[in-house]
Amino acid sequence: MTTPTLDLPNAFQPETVEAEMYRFWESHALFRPESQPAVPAEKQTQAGSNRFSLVIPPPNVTGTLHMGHALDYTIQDILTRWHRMRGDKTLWMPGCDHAGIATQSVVERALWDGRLEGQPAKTSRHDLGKEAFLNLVWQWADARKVDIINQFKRLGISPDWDRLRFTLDDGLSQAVREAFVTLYERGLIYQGQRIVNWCPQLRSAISDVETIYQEEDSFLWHIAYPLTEAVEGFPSALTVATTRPETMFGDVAVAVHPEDGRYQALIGKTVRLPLTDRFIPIIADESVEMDFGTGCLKITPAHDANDFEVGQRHGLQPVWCLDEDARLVKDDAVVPRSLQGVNRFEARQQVEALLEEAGLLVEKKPHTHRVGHCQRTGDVIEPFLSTQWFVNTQPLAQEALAALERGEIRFIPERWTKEYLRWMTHIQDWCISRQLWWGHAIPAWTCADCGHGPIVSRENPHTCPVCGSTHLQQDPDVLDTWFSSGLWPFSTMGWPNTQAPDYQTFYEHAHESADSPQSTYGTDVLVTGFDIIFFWVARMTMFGHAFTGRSPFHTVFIHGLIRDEKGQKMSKSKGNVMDPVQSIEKYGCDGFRFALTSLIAYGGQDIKISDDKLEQGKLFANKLWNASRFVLMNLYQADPSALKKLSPEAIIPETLSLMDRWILSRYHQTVAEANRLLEGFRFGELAQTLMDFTWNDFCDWYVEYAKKQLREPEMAFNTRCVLLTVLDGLLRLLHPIMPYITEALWQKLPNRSELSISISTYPVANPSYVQPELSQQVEFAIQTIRAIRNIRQEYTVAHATPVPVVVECPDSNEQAALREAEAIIQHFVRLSSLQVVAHLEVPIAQAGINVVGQSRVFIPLEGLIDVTAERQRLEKKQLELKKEQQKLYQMMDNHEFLQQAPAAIVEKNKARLTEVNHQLKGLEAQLESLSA
RNA sequence: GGGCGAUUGGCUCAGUGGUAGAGCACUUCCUUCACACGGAAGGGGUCACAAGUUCGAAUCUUGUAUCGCCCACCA
Repeated sequence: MTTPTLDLPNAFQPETVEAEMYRFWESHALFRPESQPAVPAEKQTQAGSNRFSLVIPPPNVTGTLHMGHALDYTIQDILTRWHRMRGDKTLWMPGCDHAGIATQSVVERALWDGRLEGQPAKTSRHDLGKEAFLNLVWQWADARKVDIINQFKRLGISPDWDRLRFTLDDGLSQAVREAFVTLYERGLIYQGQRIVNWCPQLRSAISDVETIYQEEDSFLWHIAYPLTEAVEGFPSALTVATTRPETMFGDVAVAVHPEDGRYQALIGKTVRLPLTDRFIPIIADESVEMDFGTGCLKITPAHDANDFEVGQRHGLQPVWCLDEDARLVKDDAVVPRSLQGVNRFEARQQVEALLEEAGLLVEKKPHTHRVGHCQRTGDVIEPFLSTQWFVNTQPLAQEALAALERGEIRFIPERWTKEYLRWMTHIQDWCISRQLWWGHAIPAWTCADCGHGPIVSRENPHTCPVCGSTHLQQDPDVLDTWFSSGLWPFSTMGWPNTQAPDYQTFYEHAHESADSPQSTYGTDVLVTGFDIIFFWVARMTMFGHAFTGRSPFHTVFIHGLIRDEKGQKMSKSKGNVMDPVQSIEKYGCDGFRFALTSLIAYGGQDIKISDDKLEQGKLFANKLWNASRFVLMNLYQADPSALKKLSPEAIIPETLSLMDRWILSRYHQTVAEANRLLEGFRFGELAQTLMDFTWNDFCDWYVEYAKKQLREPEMAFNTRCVLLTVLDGLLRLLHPIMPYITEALWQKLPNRSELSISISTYPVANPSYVQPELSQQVEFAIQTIRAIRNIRQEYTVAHATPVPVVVECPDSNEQAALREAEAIIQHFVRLSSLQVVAHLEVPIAQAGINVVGQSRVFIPLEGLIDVTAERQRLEKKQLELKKEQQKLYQMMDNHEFLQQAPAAIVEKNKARLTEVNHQLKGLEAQLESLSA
């Protein structure tokens, strides 16, 4: 540590500290759990467990940083930094998602528009071929990943970047394969012909949750299907009502309700399909609503989910009249020649015209109904009969639901539990195959010679087990991108290798609290928006139980969506998108983060963000800066020898003024309050509480009063100590929300009694391990130094560089400490033959956050309380309790109640009575002490 | 058709049984040595409506109204 200097400008300039502090943290490898020093027992919190882990919701590689990310990651960073400061071994796992559909379409478009280097415009992926195209996508994705991470770093967040994962990494791909094969072996993955949501633009199936339904105005066409024989008492044609006349060529029957009196005599007869010379039967099926339309339903099994089921019940072969591009098929047996190849929207008009011409269009009525759209492309979804891979989700959902019932997972706010429960209870099978190129290949093969298949295997098969042929063809499809996301909490930790260090340390034993020695969950918290509960959270819980036998996290914190100041969703088309990077540049990262945090309401309401709010965050950062500047300036006015003596422990309790006692008392209250709010995920209130204390109590009252006290020679010392104490704690309290400014200011505080040296060895060994030789060298060096120098504190070398070492610093003498540090570094260099970069500052994060009870000063409250008001308050409380006491006594005397009420209720009342009596005694004592 | 959420000062919103809160805006005053990106003082709300529970309700219960969101195979 160098002597702090006070070149503080009179307004906070975020840009001067942000980049520097981020480098400082990274050079200390502060985000790596391995470099975290063990926190001394007396600094550990009672509530704190010794592990904390969470995984980042991986952003799409296609994405750019938006406000939603900023909010989501700020919350996670607050939690991460808070736990780290409490001494928990903390891992925040970062990563990116390959985002199958999104990425492929973006690159495809860029390729077509000629925006990819070395590629001419108007090139399609088919022109390039699969391999060349995928190479392009990889190049593009790798470049994007770097961009995204650099953007995220602007948020000041602290995940362990060395562990960065990608859903298409080898390890994660292996996890995907293991998961797929395991589910297949358990009979929970199957291939089948089903109606899927088909996006013609993508030429791929998508899942139910990727289909967005919107109400649209359309028509109900009433079409006459002529009967092939005259039936007495009936007109010569049956009128069906449909919203999709263009699919009529796929009709295989007309259905009526079996109990519909109007059509009884017609069941089993035949009608001619208009515009064709095909004949289809009239069948009876209970799924037909008699009241809707004409009560006659055309059955199109290949293009409607309900019709498909009807067709199955009646053994009807489906007829496809639309192809993969949603154009009428070129098949004379199905579609009249003039309509072949016409797309579905034009076909609708042409069919209508033809029907009208033929006199078969009975009526065209306006009608609103829900139309599915592709979440990604916006194209109208075509229900389409096709062979795809599915996950049988019900058994998986049941396990997850059982865990929910056992209380192994909770949602905050709680109301989302119901949403999750409802969805999981009515869950449909999940279509996981996509007709794309970019993604995880499906590990299923078919024999090209004998047609045997599918062969599903962990290892690539070479011969057909039936005919011995070596001509095996892998399924051309890839998996839904959410399949790999669903494994994220444990695939990132090394699963399926359950012996992987991260899996052991941060997944399987994530929470070793006293009350749950047998942990039943993996990581601790998941933070996300409600919009992906079904896409992601539900899949993670199902997969978590299926593969690891535990909930992937015990708490799901759901936050609201970010909206603009008018409450509208931010979207490019509306032009109301706010760029977080721009906001950070304008208001400073700390101000920005503080503003965001202060807007998070506990109920998970949507968040309306505006420049006005961000401006407030900036003002607060500036206020904090200036308050600190005042304190520091006054501390450094003390002569150098006195400066060294300033510390919380040096406070002389006997001579504290009332104002000193008051601010210390308020400070301790605030610390307790802040920890309580953090435990309860009450971020908005946390920000409010801290701002209130900083601004109203500390700045407006104490600092103003301190000016006077500093002029009194006998009060100056205590005042300086109190200023230092409160500022020190305040900075630590605010650090999780405002990391940069607090770190920068904290570094300027005088008199850190111990000095931490973080020794980074370069080149840093890649990701999560150290080369054995390197590790041995470090170990050797440390051991040796340890033998001759006074090094305190645990250090870890097994899994990481750098190595944190703490040096005892005699007499708080900085110069001595500095010399000691230099000596150690020199030893280290000599002994390990490694290049060493040493940093001599201690990061605020390692200072701990729980400062309650640290002060030796007892802060009595007398003299500051308005005695009369307090007495009134206590008396009121006493009255209330006495009333309750009376009620309870009456209950206890009531024989009917005692006999008839459930035992639990009686017990509860008894317990309450004991507590009330206890409280009353306490109140009496308080009242007495007030009188005295 | 079901379910969920919201309704608090001019604006944006906190607050879940104990005397209505914050920021912005507004009024008046103050450039005094941390900060004018500041300070001091002040005005402004029968907490959507109705009924109920309670000694006491913004807060709990029921109903109503308005707005928003989610889910559902009436073609």
